[in-house]
Amino acid sequence: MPKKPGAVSSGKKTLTLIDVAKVAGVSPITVSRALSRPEVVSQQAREKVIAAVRQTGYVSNMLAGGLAGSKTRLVAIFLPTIANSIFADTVQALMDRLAQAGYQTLLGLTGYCAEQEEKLLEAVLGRRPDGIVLIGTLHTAASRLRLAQSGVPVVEAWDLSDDPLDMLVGFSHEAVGQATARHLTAKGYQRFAVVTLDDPRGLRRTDSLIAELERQGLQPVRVHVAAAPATLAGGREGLRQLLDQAHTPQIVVCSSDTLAQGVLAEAASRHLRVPQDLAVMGFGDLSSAAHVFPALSTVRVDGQKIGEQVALALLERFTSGPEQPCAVRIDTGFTLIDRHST
Amino acid sequence: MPKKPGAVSSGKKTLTLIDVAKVAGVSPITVSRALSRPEVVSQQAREKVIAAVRQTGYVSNMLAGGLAGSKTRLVAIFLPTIANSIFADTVQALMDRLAQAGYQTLLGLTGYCAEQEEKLLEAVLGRRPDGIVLIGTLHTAASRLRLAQSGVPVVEAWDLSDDPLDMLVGFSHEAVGQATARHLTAKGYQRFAVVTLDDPRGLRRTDSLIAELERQGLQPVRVHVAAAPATLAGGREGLRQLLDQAHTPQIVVCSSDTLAQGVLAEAASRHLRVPQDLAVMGFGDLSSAAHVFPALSTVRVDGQKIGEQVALALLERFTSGPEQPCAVRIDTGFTLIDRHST
DNA sequence: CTGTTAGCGCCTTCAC
DNA sequence: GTGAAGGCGCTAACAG
Repeated sequence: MPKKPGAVSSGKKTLTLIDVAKVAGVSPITVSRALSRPEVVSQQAREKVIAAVRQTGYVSNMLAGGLAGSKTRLVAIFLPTIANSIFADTVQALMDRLAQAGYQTLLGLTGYCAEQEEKLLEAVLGRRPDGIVLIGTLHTAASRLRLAQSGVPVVEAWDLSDDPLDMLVGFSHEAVGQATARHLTAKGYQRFAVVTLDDPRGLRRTDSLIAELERQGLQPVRVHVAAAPATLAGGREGLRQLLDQAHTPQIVVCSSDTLAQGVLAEAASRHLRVPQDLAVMGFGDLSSAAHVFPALSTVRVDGQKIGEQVALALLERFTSGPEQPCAVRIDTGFTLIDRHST
Repeated sequence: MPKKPGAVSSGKKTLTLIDVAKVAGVSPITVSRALSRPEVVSQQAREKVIAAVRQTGYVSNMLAGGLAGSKTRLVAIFLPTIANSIFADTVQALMDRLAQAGYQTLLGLTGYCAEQEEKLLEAVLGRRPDGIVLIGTLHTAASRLRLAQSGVPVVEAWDLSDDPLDMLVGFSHEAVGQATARHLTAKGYQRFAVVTLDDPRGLRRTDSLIAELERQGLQPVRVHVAAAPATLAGGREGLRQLLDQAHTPQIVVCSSDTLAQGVLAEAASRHLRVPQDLAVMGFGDLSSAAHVFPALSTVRVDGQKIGEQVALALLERFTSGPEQPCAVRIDTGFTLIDRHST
């Protein structure tokens, strides 16, 4: 049975532009134009085409379109994982904005096997996406190189690398540290301690916090550096060590909500009231944290805003052409959430 | 500057099969075969091709491949929303399995605007996906019709429609109701009450629960039906109403964890101990529920397993061709999670 | 096992 | 504003 390769299903030949053109009584190219740039064809032609499309149930083949026009209206998003993810807001906002502008999104999950990540990237590149968004980190250097060579517009979000590939949307960790310090000193806290992960971004926030405190003439800060990954146990151990020392802190600033929860757990087991006896500040504002520990203050990063900014950056690049400056850096800011009763 | 349309970046002409073929000293079709079905070319040719690919950094253009071969290796997934989603496990497992088999996934978010859902579907269909997965519900009837006409293999998951479009992976709500009843009566509960949403699936579970209780000769069950959507307030109101009546229940079975949390809240405000004074059973096992209310029993649906089954069903269909029976129904089952201390 | 031929369905460029 | 030719990069079908 000599069925055409592209045939959709039993017997019915695939509907093409040409079929629609015949029905509408115009040439194929007019159909194409009426669909992609309605403003360049006459009102009359447009209406005939639209009627014919509806009548036939035609659906444009974007593979052919992409092949011929080198515009796929496809954006690939790489993220570590979709489950319980702090990135969900970002992805949601990004996808909404892109869909609104007529772009579809291909999702790539990088969280597991680092060697398979390269295969994933290659497969995705094979679809010739108009843009790629990296949320979190792309693990292998080879992947980053391949991406750079491909010439596809790239936006990195959330995880601020120091040498962005192309565009970048995030926030300043230094600004977070400084703002945290100012906020807390303004509330009257004087004796600070820090529990941070041994992680570049967390350490940058810590350094900045300490610098600001020193600028204000406050006494040295005790810092406990926990080994990655962040765990409750790490937080508990951190507070334990800090309290062993003579000089008891009024507030402990943590580099993540997970560590902060560990600190809270240790505080509870010592019958310290939060925030009266010991205030605790986290980072990230995982939704669960708010439920479980209403007394935990934290820094919220607005994931939704990040997603929107990423979409904006991409769409602008799409319309303005490739001769724009690269390495654009957009700062989305962050929000201090103060849940201390004080 | 007459740059080729498909050009990747400055000056460099896009790399094609032909370029690789020249380097390898074979014909283009041999390159194609070596890449897509390595087993049909000679060892020798394969090695030459692989070397040439590595040397040139060639990335196959799947648009062209899809157009010519009518296999896109693309699967579209529709789901209501990515944020805080109970479906995350399913999507993750599904994507993993598909990626493993060389398929990429296009994500479509249907959760918001029902009219825009149709545009989304059309756009997705334009990419000629090899399969479509519906997680949750596709809202408009028109969309379902279009999908059916398109002839693309479809798997519906989680939300068991009574007339599946094609394949279906889920679990029996009747079985859940019956199993819940049996489990609880076996533990000695006798006076049941139900708080359910006015939702077809929730009501089916409720009916089945009641039928089983009657079969065991237990007295009539009081049912409170709350208007959608599920809220904490709805659960509180439900328990309030149930307790106003003379016959106090020992256990309240809820159609969702959200309602169950409302019931728990109301119970707490009345100083009822859970589960001693009043046991509560939810449905869904949202992860937050477990954290916040360790005493809440619930029914967990194994989202991961569903994702795996969906992938299996699709991949099998892909390999076995379209002349297979449709409307396959796979039951993934569910798990009762008993967190009651009793 | 390998190569040739002929499109896949659309969009570009250029003419009218 | 509209149309005609040509090609995007790949693979199915057949021939060798």
